[in-house]
Amino acid sequence: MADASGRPRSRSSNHVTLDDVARLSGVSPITVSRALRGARNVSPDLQARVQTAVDQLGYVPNVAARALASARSSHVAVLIPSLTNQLFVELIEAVQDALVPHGFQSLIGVTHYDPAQEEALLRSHLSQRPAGMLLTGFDRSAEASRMLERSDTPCVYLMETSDAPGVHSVGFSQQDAGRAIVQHLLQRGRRRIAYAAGQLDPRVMLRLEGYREALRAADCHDPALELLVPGPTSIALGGRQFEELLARHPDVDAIFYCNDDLAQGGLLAALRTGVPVPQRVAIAGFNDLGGSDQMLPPLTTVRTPRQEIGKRAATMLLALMRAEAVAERTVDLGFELMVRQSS
Amino acid sequence: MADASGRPRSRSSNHVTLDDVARLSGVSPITVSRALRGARNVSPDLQARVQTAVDQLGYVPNVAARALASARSSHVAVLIPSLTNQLFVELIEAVQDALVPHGFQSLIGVTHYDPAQEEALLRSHLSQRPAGMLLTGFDRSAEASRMLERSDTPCVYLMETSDAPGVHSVGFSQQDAGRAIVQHLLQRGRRRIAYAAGQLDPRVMLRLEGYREALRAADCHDPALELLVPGPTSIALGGRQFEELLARHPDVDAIFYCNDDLAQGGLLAALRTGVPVPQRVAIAGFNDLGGSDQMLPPLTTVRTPRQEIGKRAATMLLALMRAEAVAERTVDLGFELMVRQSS
DNA sequence: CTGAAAGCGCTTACAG
DNA sequence: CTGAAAGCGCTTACAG
Repeated sequence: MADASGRPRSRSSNHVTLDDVARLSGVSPITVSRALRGARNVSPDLQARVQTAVDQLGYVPNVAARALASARSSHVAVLIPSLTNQLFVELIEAVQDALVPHGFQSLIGVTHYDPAQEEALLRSHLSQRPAGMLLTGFDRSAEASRMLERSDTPCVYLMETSDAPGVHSVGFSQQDAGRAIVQHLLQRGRRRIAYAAGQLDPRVMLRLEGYREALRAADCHDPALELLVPGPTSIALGGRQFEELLARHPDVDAIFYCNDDLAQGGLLAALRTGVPVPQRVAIAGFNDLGGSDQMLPPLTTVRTPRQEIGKRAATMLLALMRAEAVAERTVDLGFELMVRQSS
Repeated sequence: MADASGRPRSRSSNHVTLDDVARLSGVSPITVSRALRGARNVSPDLQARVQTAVDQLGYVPNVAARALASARSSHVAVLIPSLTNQLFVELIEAVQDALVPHGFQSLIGVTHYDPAQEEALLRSHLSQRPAGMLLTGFDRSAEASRMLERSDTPCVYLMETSDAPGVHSVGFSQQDAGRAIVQHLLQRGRRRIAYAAGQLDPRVMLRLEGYREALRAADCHDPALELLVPGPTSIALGGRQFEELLARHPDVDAIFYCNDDLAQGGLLAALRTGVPVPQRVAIAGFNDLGGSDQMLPPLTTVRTPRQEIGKRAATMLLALMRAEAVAERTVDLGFELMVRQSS
């Protein structure tokens, strides 16, 4: 059972293990484990000896062994609807930047706005016992919610906020933001304001609610001016919506698009068809994505704090994963009206 | 050492394990393990009994235990330069779509075009013993290459191609693509063709080589018309480059931008300053990103096969991870000239 | 503050 | 085609 080297024959790779570090530093493996994890109950002397041995051997912990023994992985599952919307790309980058320095890796799952796909992703990720989860919004299947609850995985919700007990969320009020931009258009004297939307996810519908509230308060609401198109948003769709609205309702004097890509398409369509913006019709978007400030004319929109949301949510999740108390369970980061020349 | 239930006291969670499946189906754990992994040396009868027990118990394998015992994780590390360029987002989505059905998860690392960051990411990912790696391009630090080689991790390179022995790559010739678009501009009668670039990664420089070759062959090369700006590309930068080129070189009759975001900015700047495109100056881009076909005028560009690259590279990596023979080590997927009205 | 023992849930290598 | 034994490299829980 032992080869020429005198060691038992085994499947052992040549990787340096925690035992090697323990042997070199002259302490027990448990102490090395504790020192490595930054436990406070290790004397500075031993801590230093362990660190020296680690550096000398180039020891790197085996994450699989750690995960198996502790029943906790170092992965955070991040479920977002889409990577096509630049919004979520920026959100994810901020999450990664906050998580990686603390030794966590993020696993990104794209749901394509489909509850069934989200449920499947949730099932698959949960089976890997992630250390935590970051989910977009609150709208999911009952089965998905049940799995989440049973799994007891620390979880923070992104983009929207909720006061429900036990729920941790970082976002802003989509409805308030929708109301704010429409109020701005009203203040500019617009009365026939259309809402042009695609994708129709829960947040787009909340913005619609804000739109309706503002218009009803001004006695200007006309359901005929709501143009809701299922399916993905795009620059091309925004252009088609622009032409359709102006053809059907020649008196339209403003269009609020639910996302900047649509609004950019609207602006280009106006240019193409010779409709002066904002003289004849004002155009407003949502999110303040790349290029909106470069359009002709520059686009009035709502700047949404996605980087901040990603960062704060990751920080909150870090605390939950360490089982620390979280003072603020609900963080509303607000939004900013970016008034440019298109309105 | 045993509690009231008669079972030994332990850290055991209530998760269903492989042993539970073995007990219920009346076979040994090893057979269950084999059946689960789809080994061919399990009789159909036992295979069926195991599957029944799995379904009945709702058994889900513990990936950490599997990774520890087999010394192989189910993670593929994907290192890309940026998520800001839509190109890489589409690449990643295609990779995920190909990998996930085979039980692999991808870990995305963003290098920000920085060799030092890539080296750090490589170190961190390699320490987790990924089942495979997907890397962008061939330009990296010597230390990074050494780590890769030592790790013996299956690896496929994206975007460019190489004939080097033992190297697996899927991409297209950046240089040929650069040459092709410039030849198109020459055919349209343009002679004072500028190259406007940002980011200056190795692929941007290869396109520059193609640009030079085409212009030298036509005896039209003028180094003064190469505008190379370090740092990220953007719509705004493309606009500034447009104005700078026309101010310094009033005789410029075409601009080839190294990426579509720059070219879109050039088109918008032309509109803003009243320079007719393509009459006074033709504009061409690279990649055919979202919105380029919607610009005014629609942008002439090169369509690059990023989805296909992601898919083929993932498929190739899957084969390598299964230690299967790979017939084609180098896959060149070409590119397509998209001639629209801006040229 | 430190450690000896046991175990996490799989798979490898060997045998039949 | 099937299985008993050992081990992967950590951490938990208990003890001192």
